[in-house]
Amino acid sequence: MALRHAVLAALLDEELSGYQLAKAFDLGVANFWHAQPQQLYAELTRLEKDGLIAGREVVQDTRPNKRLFTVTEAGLAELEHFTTTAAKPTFVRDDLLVKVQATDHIDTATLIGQLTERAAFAKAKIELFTKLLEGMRAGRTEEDFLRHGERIGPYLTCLRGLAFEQGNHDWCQRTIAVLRKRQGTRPRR
Amino acid sequence: MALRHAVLAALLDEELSGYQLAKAFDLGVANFWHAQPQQLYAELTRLEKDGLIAGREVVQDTRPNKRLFTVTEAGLAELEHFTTTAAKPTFVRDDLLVKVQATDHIDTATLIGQLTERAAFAKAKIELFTKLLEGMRAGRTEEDFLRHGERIGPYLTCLRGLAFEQGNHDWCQRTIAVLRKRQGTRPRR
DNA sequence: CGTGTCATGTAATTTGTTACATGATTGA
DNA sequence: TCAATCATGTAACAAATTACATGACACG
Repeated sequence: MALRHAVLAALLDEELSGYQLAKAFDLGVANFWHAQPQQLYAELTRLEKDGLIAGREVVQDTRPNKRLFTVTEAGLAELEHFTTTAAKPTFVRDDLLVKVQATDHIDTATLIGQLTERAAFAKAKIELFTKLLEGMRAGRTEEDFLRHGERIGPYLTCLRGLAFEQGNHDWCQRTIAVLRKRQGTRPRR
Repeated sequence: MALRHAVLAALLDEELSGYQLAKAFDLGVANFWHAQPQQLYAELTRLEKDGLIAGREVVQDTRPNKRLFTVTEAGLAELEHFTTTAAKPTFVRDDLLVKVQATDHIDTATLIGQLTERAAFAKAKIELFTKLLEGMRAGRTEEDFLRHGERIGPYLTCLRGLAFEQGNHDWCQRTIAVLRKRQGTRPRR
């Protein structure tokens, strides 16, 4: 039941609709958690039923109506309680890594293609995160912002996201280079 | 159905028992995938039924008997096919990041405690991976090993694991420092 | 004499993914 | 006019976690 807490944490900053939350959790702008829209709509229903968030209907004439959610007192208490429980380590589950593990036994060209794709994906994220961080700093230096800023949670998690994608990018590039060099010297299979 | 391929990739190097696989996948020595023992035993049964791996019984007198598994021709073909399908991007799901996202609203001391724990965990993994890499290189330089080594898949995925844990460690330390500095200047809540 | 390792599972439950469904509006 | 965006769901299925179960040997 960690999705609940991720949703609560996301709603701390602003009132959001299921749709807005879904975008953030799906495209990975929410660096702390990933989830599909369907999961979020379901979780929002449960959270509201349990009184941890409160929704209010916003009637729109040009767009379909939507419901904006806010964390309640009980929701905040729940989050606080969650924080006191031990955090379990994160574990990797990555298709691409499985494929790289299997290199020497599989086609190198295909692998290089996928590594290139992943590197491009990482680069796009790096640029996005860099801009997001810049926006949050709003002119201040990082040092200043982190010391005196009102709300630094999202900034800190975004920093982790940035470093993660930089790690991805670097590793992909390095791996591509290694595989290319071998292609010449050692014929595969 | 990606666990299948992770298991196949792990069995490429050596014949392993369910128990040995479980240890690798559970404690995260298998940097490409994580899974619990129960999942692995179930998957091994399915893989054998589908003819992608072959098991052989090893009778032991001092220890319970065990089954060692090898990848079959069909298994290798399956892996090869898997490699040609597009790899989906990995997504983060991390309790600790959820908690950091919620900082400014929750108790800082507890958070610092958990970040410290995570940093120590990361450091232990860094040391483990560093040694594993050293072992695989077996005296050669990294450049030399990666160019001429027989089997570099596990080395490459281990490199990613190492970088990941270094990222974790650095970020935890930085976050701890930031939170500590604020504790003095801005009283919480 | 208790704790940890070796060794393998079954069953119940919780999460997460994929497929399907609807319908208006905005921009290319 | 075609695709994308806004907006919310339901239902079926696959994957992962948690709990439960067994039993011998090794180490301190």
